Amino acid sequence: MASRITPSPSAVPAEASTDRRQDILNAALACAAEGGVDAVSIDGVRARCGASVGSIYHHFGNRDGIVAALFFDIFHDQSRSVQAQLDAAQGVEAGVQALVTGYLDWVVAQPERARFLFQARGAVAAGQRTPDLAEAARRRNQALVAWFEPHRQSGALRDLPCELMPSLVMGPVQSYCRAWLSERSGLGGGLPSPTTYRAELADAAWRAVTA
Amino acid sequence: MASRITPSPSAVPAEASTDRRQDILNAALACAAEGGVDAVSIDGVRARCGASVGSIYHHFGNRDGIVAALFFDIFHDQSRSVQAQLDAAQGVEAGVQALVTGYLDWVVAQPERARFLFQARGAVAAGQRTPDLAEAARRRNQALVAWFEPHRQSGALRDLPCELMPSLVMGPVQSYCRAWLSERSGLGGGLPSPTTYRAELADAAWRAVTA
Amino acid sequence: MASRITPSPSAVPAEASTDRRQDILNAALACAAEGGVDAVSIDGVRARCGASVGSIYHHFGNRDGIVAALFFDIFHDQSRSVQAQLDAAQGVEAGVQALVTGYLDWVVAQPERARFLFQARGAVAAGQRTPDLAEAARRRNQALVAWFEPHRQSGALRDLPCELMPSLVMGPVQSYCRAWLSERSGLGGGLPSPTTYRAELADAAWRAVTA
Amino acid sequence: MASRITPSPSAVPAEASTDRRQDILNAALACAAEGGVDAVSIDGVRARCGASVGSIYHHFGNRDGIVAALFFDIFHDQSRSVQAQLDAAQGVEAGVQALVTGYLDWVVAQPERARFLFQARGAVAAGQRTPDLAEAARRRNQALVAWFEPHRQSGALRDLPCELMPSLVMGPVQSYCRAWLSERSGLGGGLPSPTTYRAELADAAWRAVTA
DNA sequence: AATGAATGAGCCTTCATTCAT
DNA sequence: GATGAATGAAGGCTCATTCAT
Repeated sequence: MASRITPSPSAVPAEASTDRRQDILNAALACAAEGGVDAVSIDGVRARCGASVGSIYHHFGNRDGIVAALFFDIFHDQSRSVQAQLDAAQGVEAGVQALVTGYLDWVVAQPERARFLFQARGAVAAGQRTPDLAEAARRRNQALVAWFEPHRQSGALRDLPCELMPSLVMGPVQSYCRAWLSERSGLGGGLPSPTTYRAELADAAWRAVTA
Repeated sequence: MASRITPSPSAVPAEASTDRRQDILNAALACAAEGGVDAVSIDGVRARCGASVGSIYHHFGNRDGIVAALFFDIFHDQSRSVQAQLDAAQGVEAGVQALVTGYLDWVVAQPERARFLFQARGAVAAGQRTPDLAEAARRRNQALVAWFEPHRQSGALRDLPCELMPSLVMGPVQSYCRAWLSERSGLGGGLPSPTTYRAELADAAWRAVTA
Repeated sequence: MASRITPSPSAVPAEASTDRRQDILNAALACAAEGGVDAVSIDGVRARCGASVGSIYHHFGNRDGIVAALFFDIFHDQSRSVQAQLDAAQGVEAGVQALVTGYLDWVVAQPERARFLFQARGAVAAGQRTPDLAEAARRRNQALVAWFEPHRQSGALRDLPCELMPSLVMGPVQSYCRAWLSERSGLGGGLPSPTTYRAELADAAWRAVTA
Repeated sequence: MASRITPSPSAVPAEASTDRRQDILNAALACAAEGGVDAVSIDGVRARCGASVGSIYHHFGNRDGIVAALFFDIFHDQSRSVQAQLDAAQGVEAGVQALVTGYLDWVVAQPERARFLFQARGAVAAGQRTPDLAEAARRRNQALVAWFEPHRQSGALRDLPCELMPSLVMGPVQSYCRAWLSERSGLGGGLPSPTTYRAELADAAWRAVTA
């Protein structure tokens, strides 16, 4: 991709393979971006990052191990990002909207990672790390519910079952982002960027839960 | 695909052929239910329904042909089912809610087919029948928009961009159903049936679009 | 090995690949003769007999399937051969000696197959066809015991437990043949052919069981 | 293999090193007991005994080095054990029988090691230490022949070729022990312990060689 | 319409071995 | 003496697909 003409050994000293593990994950993401999760093959990864087959197995155990590791990395990055937005928000309405816009902004900023999250979830859920995924999802959900709880008790929010919360608040924005990401890969045309409807989607979340 | 020299279409009883075709599709669905869309292999299907490799190719041309045929069968069945609910609804609010409950009831009635729809969409979109899928999605969407249009002009609905409509109306229910279907396969516990929140989800759709 | 200069299509018309299954087994035996059972690899077999990977799997399911099939083929061939000698023998002493010489002659006549039988037994016993092996061994053993029984009751043979019979009668000849086959592969020198001690080994069997 | 610059052999406590080496051999035996000699892999051993890959190579040079070292350890242990029984025996008949019972008792006392000896012989014979094995086998054999010689000359034993001796004397007991060890791994049922037929097997050896 | 043998690319994985620290 | 990351050859297996019958 970036063909370096002047090696200049002092300029890029250890950047290339400081972290083999990270190199491999980056290569895996590149594979997935090009051909979907199924396109993450040992040989494809190897060809992209220069690691040997054995090295990949040394770090990740097997093919699914790569996909799962990448999935959790991205999943946690996303959670952190949204949580940061939520923490910065003032008031109930701003908080609910921050959940939506924080998510939306993250997706728009790194569409490839977002697409991977959608695509790989099924594979990870079906694999050996099912419990890890369940735990991660539970934690994220609980953080959300914990944030909602006081506002519900204060009467600012409707009295809705907590299992429903994620779908009501995040359903529309996820639905739109998913559709946008799907079209983006195939062709250039289609749906406008989620940013276009940033306000509308945030508003929809608020309408769904406001008392 | 196979050029027949003696067509004589009237001589052949259509029944037998139809059964074989349906057997194959049923077997494909069973494979997918057990191991995801990727688990739909020629040999897996063959083992389940007793058809020969050649027979499968005769009917569907290639592997993706099976997945696509099954996908469109289910897709249309779902569309028909939701449309019937919508047609039966009286008034704007009932109509919006019928979209949600029609979808929800269909999912609950045939969870395996619903799960297949979620799983296979990506594969079909990436395959040779991309245009067919685009056309089918366009038609379904247009029917929905056409239904909304008069009510929007009458002021009963908010003036929202039509690209946003599907996500606002169907986003929450799809989100919840998807989560429910995911958990159903792995474990016994987890999310309550969508039926439990039928009213809430229908209500959420109405809140999202009411003026 | 044998380079044919004149193809002469009429001379060897269908010999080459009339029976793919047999071709594959022959190739497998050749692999084993060269490098032991472990040297029976899909690719090695493929290279020797010209069959495709898929074809091999079509016939034998997996690598162990080839080894097992070859093992049972040879095992039964050996049993048949020894049994024929036994049937032809007149009297008790001649019968006991026929068991030994029948075995010995078979080994000397086809040392590669005999060596394969020794080498592969462990793998077959450890594999999926354990029950088949147990059954085959049981049958062979029972045939032997059934032959001995009347002579034991007539007092011509010692009253020995039937589990011991195979080891007492066949132990020495098997031990010698095994040692001979082991040396044969590595070097040229070493043990004389079992034929050299044909009489002595037959006599040893008779001494072990005679009253 | 590893050139040491500062040997100082007196400074290093030999105990630690010995333990490590023994740990590795024990782990190798455990691997073999579970899945045959082929299952003795560097990584398998490492996982069982906690030694690092490098440490294993330091002690044994390469994979075959482990198998060979273990083989010779066991081989010599067995030889020593049988020899001790032979030395303790009084007279010709007792001596011949001691060879059989010494062997039999050793096998029954350590079946896993005995099984390893059967399984690994081929691999060791085919490896780099072929001459060591040949030498060890020659020595053992010669000791046996040397013991027999005077008794043969005194007319107590038959005048048999010395290549035949091992098979005549040890064939039956080895045959039975081998069969017993094979069954032991797979199932619980099957052949009675060799101890059951201790007397019969010893007697068979005597019958085979007595004048 | 149906059958099933044959094909070969492509994938995952294991394994012995090396080497810098 | 010990450690563990890295290497790459080699092997097993799956799978979509073709084709003669």
